[in-house]
Amino acid sequence: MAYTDGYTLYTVSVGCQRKGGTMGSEQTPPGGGSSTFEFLWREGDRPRSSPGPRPGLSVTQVVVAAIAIADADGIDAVSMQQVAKRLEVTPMSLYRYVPSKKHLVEAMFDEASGAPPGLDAVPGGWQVRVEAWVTALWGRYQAHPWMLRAQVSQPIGPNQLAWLEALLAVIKDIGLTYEEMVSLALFLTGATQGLARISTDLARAAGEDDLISFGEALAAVARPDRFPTLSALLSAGTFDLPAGAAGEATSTETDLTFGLRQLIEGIEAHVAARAERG
Amino acid sequence: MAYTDGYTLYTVSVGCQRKGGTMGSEQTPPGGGSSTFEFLWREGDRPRSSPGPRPGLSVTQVVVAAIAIADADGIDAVSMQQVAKRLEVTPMSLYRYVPSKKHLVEAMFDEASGAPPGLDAVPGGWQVRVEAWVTALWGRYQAHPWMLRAQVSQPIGPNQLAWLEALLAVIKDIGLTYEEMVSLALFLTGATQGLARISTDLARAAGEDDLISFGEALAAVARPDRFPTLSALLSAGTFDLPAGAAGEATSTETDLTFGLRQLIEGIEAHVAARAERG
DNA sequence: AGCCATCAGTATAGGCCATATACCGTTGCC
DNA sequence: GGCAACGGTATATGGCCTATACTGATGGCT
Repeated sequence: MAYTDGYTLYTVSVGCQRKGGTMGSEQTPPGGGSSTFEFLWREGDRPRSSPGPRPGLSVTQVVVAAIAIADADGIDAVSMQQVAKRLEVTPMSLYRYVPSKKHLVEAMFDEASGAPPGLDAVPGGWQVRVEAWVTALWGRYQAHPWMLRAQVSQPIGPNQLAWLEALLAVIKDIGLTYEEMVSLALFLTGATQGLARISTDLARAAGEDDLISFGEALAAVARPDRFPTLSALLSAGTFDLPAGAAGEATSTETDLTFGLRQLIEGIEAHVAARAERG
Repeated sequence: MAYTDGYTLYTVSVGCQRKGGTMGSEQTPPGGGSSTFEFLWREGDRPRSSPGPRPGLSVTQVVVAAIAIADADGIDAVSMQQVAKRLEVTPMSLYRYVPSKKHLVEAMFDEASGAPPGLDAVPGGWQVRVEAWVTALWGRYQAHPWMLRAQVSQPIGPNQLAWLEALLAVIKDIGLTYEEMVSLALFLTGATQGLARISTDLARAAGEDDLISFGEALAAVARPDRFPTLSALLSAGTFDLPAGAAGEATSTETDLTFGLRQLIEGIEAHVAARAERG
């Protein structure tokens, strides 16, 4: 592996990009120079020493502008035209920085993921750190709900791999096999993401007037003969929200931590039983 | 609640729909007659007794055609034009059956969800049934991977509520509070969905030539100093796939059942401890 | 029997969208 | 100073969703 040493998380990158980039091995992966992978791992500031005018923007600026739009108006509002308008350039000029909109969205996702939390400083055992990791990831999704709707083919960006690494480091020495570590990491990632998605969906429905809330919908159709358990829960007020739209996020977070704690307990029992057997 | 008695899961519906539908209470929910909720719960066959030509299609036919396209070419290939082409009508005629594309997608999701599995016949305790439920849901997502990419605002369709009911019925009497039951149900739904999404993403990457596989990507950038744990796993061959592209789905399913079993074990301990305390 | 409101399907058009292509003008190196 | 590289733009193509206006068929009513 002979990539250049000077790559950076593009969180701090400032320079522009070349068509093929210069990182990576000589034999480019199938798909050629515009693969998402290469784009996400492009090098940061490239010392300019070529003819032509100086670029007026940077990849990061484009990505950040797109994220701002997505934060404000959702992922569907992110179009090349809108991003260009925000940066006060023509739509086509964006293609000097981003190979395609698909690449832009993937870069948005990785950028919005940010750096994982530092878990070494967290006091307590691995259980606490795992929970801290999950909570931090949950926080990212709450800050950028569009991430849960964005079409990202694979988690292979620098930040995403850093998150994975951070979690694996926490559960490295708790008594799991390598395969189990990967299983657990993927499970936690998937569970957090899945539940965050449900959470934001519910919150949006509770917030927007033209959408019916889950409780209302349930009340309209949950007849005891057809949905007995749901009806029982409904009658008991289990779906009544604590306080307005904001309550949705916190209540779903409760669901997440509940499941997480049970999961952790199960893992503890699992590794304890294994240690006992030898 | 005075909805008509004759509503059916539109899986078996055949008739056409009116603008406002006739189900539901008199006071329509906020958003008016074209809310997703009302559309999903529209009644089935409506006995025609009005002037005008007979409809040549049905809502179900439109939804099924759209699903066929999504199954074959992904959710992005589903456009009003493509669906119309498949049904040999003009694009605009679809709007006689479906209020908008958004409604169509929601209907696709519920239709593709299908009826939940019958879990009463499953031998064994609630643990086995929960696992059967999760596996069945997993199977749906594998059969229709586009479901994980579709923009569905809320799980309030007939089939989706039936799935939820089925799960709740299984965990109804195992010793959880109502709140915990909901937490567990949402957690399981979210985890299955989230992991299925990761699974299909990985499988697609492994299958398509223009995408780099996760293992390849990792090998390209996972330097020991920056990603020590990932590097260790990589060296140990943990990311090597068992057999080709199909192996991805099964290996991710292993991740799911691993997490699920730990979760169930934790729940068992949880309710056992509570029963002991009284 | 004949009117007519109703409704299925169509045709057209407007306003978005991503992006291929061709072009202009600027820049730094030789 | 020439020239190749490069940033930014203008234009155009083909796709998308859907509002609007229309045609023609239908069945209940008088």
